Amino acid sequence: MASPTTVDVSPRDDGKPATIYDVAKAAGVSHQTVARYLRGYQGIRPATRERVVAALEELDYRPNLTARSLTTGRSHRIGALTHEIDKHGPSNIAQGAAAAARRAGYVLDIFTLDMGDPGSIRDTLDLLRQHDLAGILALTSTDEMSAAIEAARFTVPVYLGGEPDDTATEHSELTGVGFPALVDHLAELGHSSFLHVAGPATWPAARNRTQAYQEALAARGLHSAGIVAGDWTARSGHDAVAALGPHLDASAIVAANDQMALGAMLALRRQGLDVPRDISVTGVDDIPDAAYFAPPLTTLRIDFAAQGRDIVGALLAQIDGRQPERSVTPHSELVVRESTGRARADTPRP
Amino acid sequence: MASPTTVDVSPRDDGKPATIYDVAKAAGVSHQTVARYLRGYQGIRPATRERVVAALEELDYRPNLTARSLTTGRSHRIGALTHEIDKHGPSNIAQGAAAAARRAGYVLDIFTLDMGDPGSIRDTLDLLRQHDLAGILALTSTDEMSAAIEAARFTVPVYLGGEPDDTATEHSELTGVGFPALVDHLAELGHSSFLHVAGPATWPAARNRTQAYQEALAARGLHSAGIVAGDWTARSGHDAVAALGPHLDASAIVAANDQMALGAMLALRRQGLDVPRDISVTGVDDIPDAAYFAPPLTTLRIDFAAQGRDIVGALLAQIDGRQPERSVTPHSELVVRESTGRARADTPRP
DNA sequence: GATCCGATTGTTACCGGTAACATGATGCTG
DNA sequence: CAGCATCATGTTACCGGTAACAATCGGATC
Repeated sequence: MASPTTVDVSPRDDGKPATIYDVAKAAGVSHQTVARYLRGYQGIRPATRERVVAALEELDYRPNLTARSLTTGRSHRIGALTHEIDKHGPSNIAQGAAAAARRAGYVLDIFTLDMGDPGSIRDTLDLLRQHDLAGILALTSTDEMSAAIEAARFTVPVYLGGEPDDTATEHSELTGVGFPALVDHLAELGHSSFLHVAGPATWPAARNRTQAYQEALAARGLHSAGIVAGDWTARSGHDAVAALGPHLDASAIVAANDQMALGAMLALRRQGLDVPRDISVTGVDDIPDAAYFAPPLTTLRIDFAAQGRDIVGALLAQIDGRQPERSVTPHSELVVRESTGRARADTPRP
Repeated sequence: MASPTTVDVSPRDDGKPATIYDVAKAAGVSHQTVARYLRGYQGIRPATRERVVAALEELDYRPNLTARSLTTGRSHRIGALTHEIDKHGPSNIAQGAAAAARRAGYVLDIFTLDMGDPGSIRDTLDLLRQHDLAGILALTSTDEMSAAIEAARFTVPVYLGGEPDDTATEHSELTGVGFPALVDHLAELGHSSFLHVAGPATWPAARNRTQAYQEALAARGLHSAGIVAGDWTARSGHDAVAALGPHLDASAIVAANDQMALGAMLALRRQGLDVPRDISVTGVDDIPDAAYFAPPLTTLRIDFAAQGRDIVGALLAQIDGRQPERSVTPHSELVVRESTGRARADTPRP
């Protein structure tokens, strides 16, 4: 008879991975004993335990998560609903969320949503329901997405991510810290007339930023020369500013993200204006490239990865029925670079 | 008795979704009849079929994919292994892959890999094995990742994505079309001495690009003034060029991606050099922002989303045991903008 | 050494599908 | 209208875990 710690059974006749039954047979115990060991149950006799451990080792046992979720009724997968995961914000939130989920033993399932095609949206939400997920996460929320999710009436917890919408919550950190600092910075440089290049109005994050901009100005008695809308892309920032042309009547442009700021700067340059000598430009996000724009961009850094973490944390709390920890929405931090400078005494255009 | 097409049963006493058994009971048939209907089996008597359809509708039945995978042994989920999904290439590949997977009825599970921490890698690969996946996809392959996957010996198909490694395959389209076109473009502008800012050598994609650069030059009898390595970031491009300082002896810089080109341009600018008057700069990728850099960047456009699609297509073919369709690796396309110009007759530095 | 009790271990049922086989119903033939 | 092939539907087992309950085992007690 083999020594108790040696269990000589090949991985399995067919190539399939070993189950607890295989392990049980190899160890000469019942499958429940194996299950108990795996569950960390203490009352197993040392000799028995030893055999189980040896069998587990020998067969290279890995639990079958599918079978587990079938019985327990709870999976360890979180559905991440997103579109445009190629964008900086979304992809970084995804990165943070995926990492946080992993730490908690969860996996992120990516469901890309093709906004604009209602049929596709329905299909995707249907798909979400079939994959039994522990929870659902909207990495980036637009109004369409919120509405679609609302309509789907999921039975599992759903968490809409992205920057909090000020209309729904108290002022976010972004509002409370970021824009005021940004506006203060510009005001100190002598600027008093601003143009805001906003994000698409269907994004709560965009509305949030625009509102924060307005409030920060209002609180200081400053003047907004206008708000033009973009769609987050550099192209839209460029075109918005180019369209204004000579009617641009501001000494500083406050874009709602770095890409639009980049586009705006190019448009200004093409109009013969120098940044920051003739006009200052700021962004939001602090994408890695922003520090290397020409000129390097003054911007509000947003910690998207932290946002992703927080969202997952909140969702997991909801899943476990815990009280979600006070969400520590990441502070936004002003990063001053070379795209902002002292306002010109004279107006740039005669 | 209710009309045959009306089945009056509330969704289920508890809040849980209906199963085929619930549907069967409601329709007054066996669960197999329901299963047969769902499978598209034709030999069901119209009257019976009608009752089943009504019950399905009434109970809002959705198949439980978990249960299905447990019995069939095959899931409809693809594990996407990645790190740095926040980067342009990876995130766009992910986007394309997710879309393609969705179309085929699959979902992408994101597993972020924390390279550098061997323990974490092992954990992640373990996790991959537990989630029974139809296949595994490496969205971005570095040598470490390839090695780790190799060592894990998965029982499901694994597909290493990213640009094909020239050492393993015949010359990719990238080699065949992209760099030659780029070099031709520069040569036509009178450039004859080049500096290459390479990506990290542990990435096959980086090696691939560097090799393509070298081959394109060699084929034209042109001179490479040197190769410096970066890590894909703008910072690394900047620092590499800044470190060279006055020793920079090239009339054109060929960076392995747009970010590094951006950084290089800033470094040049800080040395008082004008792009493209004094020196030309090119990138690879054509990230959306590249068209709005100052100056807009001449670059090789890579269709990452298509790469993602192709990778998923190849993986699915492998899963289904089909012969993978001839992978139509996306062509790279030269996009000429303002960062390249005629080489100066005199050397930029006296 | 019989009795009893808790510590260990084993048995059975179930999660929601799929697969294989069994049975009842129908229809055609002679 | 019996006899049998065929169609339609039902039964049972199984996937790999978990949960609840049952049954041993061992040692202490008397």
